[in-house]
Parts: sequence; structure tokens; C-alpha cells
Amino acid sequence: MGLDLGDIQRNKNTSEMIATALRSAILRGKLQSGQALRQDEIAAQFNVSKIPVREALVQLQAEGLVKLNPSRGAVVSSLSLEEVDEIYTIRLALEPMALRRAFPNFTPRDFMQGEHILNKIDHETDLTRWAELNWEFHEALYRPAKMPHLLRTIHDLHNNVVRFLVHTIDRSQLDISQRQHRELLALCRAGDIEGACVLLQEHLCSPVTMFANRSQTPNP
Amino acid sequence: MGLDLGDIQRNKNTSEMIATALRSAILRGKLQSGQALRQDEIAAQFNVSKIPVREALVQLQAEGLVKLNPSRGAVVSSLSLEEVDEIYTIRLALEPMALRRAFPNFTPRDFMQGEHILNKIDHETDLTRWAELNWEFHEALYRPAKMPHLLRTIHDLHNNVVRFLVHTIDRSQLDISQRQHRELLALCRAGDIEGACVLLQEHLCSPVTMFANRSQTPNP
DNA sequence: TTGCCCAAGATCGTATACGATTATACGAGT
DNA sequence: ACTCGTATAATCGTATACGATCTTGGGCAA
Repeated sequence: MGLDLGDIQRNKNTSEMIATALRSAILRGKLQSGQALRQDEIAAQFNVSKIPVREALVQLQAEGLVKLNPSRGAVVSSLSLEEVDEIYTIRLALEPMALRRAFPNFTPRDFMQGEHILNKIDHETDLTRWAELNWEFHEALYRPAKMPHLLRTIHDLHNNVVRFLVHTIDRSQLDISQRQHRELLALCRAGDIEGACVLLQEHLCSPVTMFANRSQTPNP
Repeated sequence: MGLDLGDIQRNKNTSEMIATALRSAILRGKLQSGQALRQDEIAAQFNVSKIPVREALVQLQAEGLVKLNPSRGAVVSSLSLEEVDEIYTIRLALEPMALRRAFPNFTPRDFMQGEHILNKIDHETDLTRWAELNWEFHEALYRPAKMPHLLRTIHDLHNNVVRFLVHTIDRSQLDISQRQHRELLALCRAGDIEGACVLLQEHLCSPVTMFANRSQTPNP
């Protein structure tokens, strides 16, 4: 795995550190779908016992990133094409709602922060880092809604599909995405919430059609 | 607590049994919001060690029923009025979608099953059991959508508010709910999905207005 | 060969033990 | 009396140990 734990967060307890490290490894593709996660092995990697590892795995299972088979070990979860489609369908219902709820609470500061993230995306070449910044941008648009449960639900759904997205996306898709981001921000600035919601739906749809065409998914 | 473990499910592993028992106790109100959940105490109650108890608590935290404070113990989570409202808002977006997706897949068997559940609700006096049957009915309407992630999300959201609902609901509300259930089923049978969705939204809204009026919530 | 069975190794699941952290009670100093 | 610090108890967090379960590979019979 090549991950050294200790540097990430020394204040949290061990199981949260393990969960953070494993989550990051899964999202970065260092641990791919179907990969077995043996407790002893992970414990040895991080120089801890199995107990915090097990708790981390339970946490990640709840987030949908890991599948736990009783007495038979854990694997990095995989998604069928239908499941990817399902998750995008849910996001398509939730994210415009989040944007709509955030809209009345937007401040100039939110727009500046969004623009700052977009500028960072422009100069980003690493796809994994791009995915992180992509989420940061969307989060910046949803956070003013002040709906923490909704935000966490969307984040979890996002995490579950983004790790497959980075394998299929190409440069032209990235450019389209960025143009949509900028237009989205402009529409929000201009006070056109309806236009923004329509565009957001479009923005969310494009990757899912791409998935369907390439049918690039791991073992279902 | 007065809960005897062993009888519930002997096939699952210990941590799942504990999680099931604790979840049930929380939903039934035997463990109320803010109640501290001490690991040693729970372990003693169930005649097990703390390890499976800890894993159960992590699981329940992910479901939103428990709050884990590092090194300071777990408590049964409570919801502010704003959070209850937020969760109903999310359900209002997701449940009509689930119904809409289920609609093309409905079979006569689904309708019969729904009716069977409604008949059971008619004769039910225990509010906790009523809540369970209420969920079973809604699940019967959503399951044909074949969207497991959506169903689980809705179920978790439902669990998070239903335990407060049972404290505020009264007989007249129950009758209204049951009438709406029957009409909902009739509309689905008649093929009127639009009417069904409108009614479902109404059905979901009535309790949340009730909450707002009574402002009955635990320590926020 | 093919299929079944069983033994050995690998891995999981949890009880026990103990160090670490937090809460509580008490007494000294102001 | 009030605050603060310290001792003690309560509780949490994790390492170790070991029994339970699953996987694997080799031997035997059909």
C-alpha cells in the first residue's frame, strides 16, 4: 500500500486515522475495487492491532466504500452499471435541491471561494486531485444551504462514483466540466437559480452517459 | 435496559446482533435521546466483551442513531428542530422519486402485499409497532424500483425521525395517515402516478408541520 | 481425469488485560 | 465561599492471545 499513517492526523484516535488513510487510498485508486483488505495485513502496515482496523472497516462499509463479508474478510466495494446509474439518479434529485436551498444564503465570499477553487482546478493535472477539487467546488455551492445531513449524503454518494469516474474521464470532458462550473457560478452570481439548477442537472448527467457508453465498471 | 440478546438472531456475528438490539431499543424508545451508552455496561448486559459493542456503536453512528465522542463515550443522538425539518426535506425529494421509479414495475402482488400491511396497521394499537408497519408499507411501495442504495438511504432517514414522531402523533393523525395510505395504494393501482406522488408529498408533509407546531424535540 | 474429503495454514472474531484519557471528589490557597 | 489543582475512580482505546471459521491443496476413490 505504501501508506505511512502517522503523518496524517495525530489528534484523532487510531481507528479514525486508519479509516481516513484507507478511504484516501480507495479514492486515489491505490486500492481498487475487489481488492481484499486483510485485517492483519492492514494492522501490520500501520503498526497497530486489528481492533481499530476492524472499526475503520465498519465505518467504511457504512460509507459504501467497503463490503464486509462475515468471517470471510473485507473487499473494496465495486458497483455495477445499474448501481452507478442509481447513485447518479439520487444525486440528480439531491444536488439541485441543495443548490436551491443554498441560493438565498449566498454571500460574495462564497462566490470568491468558488472561483478560487476553479482557478486551482485549471492548473491541476493529477486526476485524483482534480476529483477532490471538483468536490470542493460543489461543496462550496451546497454548504450555504446549512443542511449537514444532506451534504454528507451527497458527499458519500459522490465518493462512491468518483473513483470510477477518474478512470473514464478524458481531457475534453474535463474542459466541458470546467466551462459548466464557471457558467454555474455565473448564474448563481446573477441570481438565476432556475438556470443554475438546469445547468447543474446537465453537468451531473454528462458523466453518466459517458459511463453507459464505455461501460467501464469493475467486477459487478 | 432489559434486553436479552440471544433470542434475536443467532446466525449473525456478535457485533451485528448488538447493533440490531441497540437499534431496536432506540427506535422503541427504550433508549432515549441523550442517554449515555457505556461500553462496559452494554457488554455486561449482553454477556460479551467491549469489542463487538464498539463495532456496533460505530455502525449505529453511521446510521445516525448514535453520537460517538472520542474518549468520552457514546450517547443516543438527538435532533434539533432544524435537523428534523432537513431530514423531511430530503425524504420529500427522495420518496416520490422512489415511488415514480417503482411504478412501472408494480405487480398485483405488490398491491396485495401493501393491502395486507394496511390491514395489520388497522388492528395495531402499539405506536412503536405501528411505526414499523408504517415503514413496511412505504417500503413495499418503493422496493419495486429496485434501487437498493436509495431504499437504504430513505430507511435510515426514516429511522432518524420516526422515533420522535411516535411521541407526538395522536389517534386522529393516525387515522389521516391510514386514509392517505389507502388512497395512495388506490392511485397506484389505478395507474395515476402523478396523483400518487402529490398525495405522497402531502402524506410526508403533515407530520413535519405537526412537529413545528408542538416543537416537541429532545435536547438539541 | 474428475470429484470428494480431510488436514494444515490462513484469516477472522472476540475475550482478557492493561495503559491512556476523562470525569469526579476533595483539599489547599486565595 | 470560590477557584484551582491534584488524587482517585470511572471509562475509553488498543495490544495480545486464542478459539472459530474459512480457504487451500493434496490424497484417495470412482
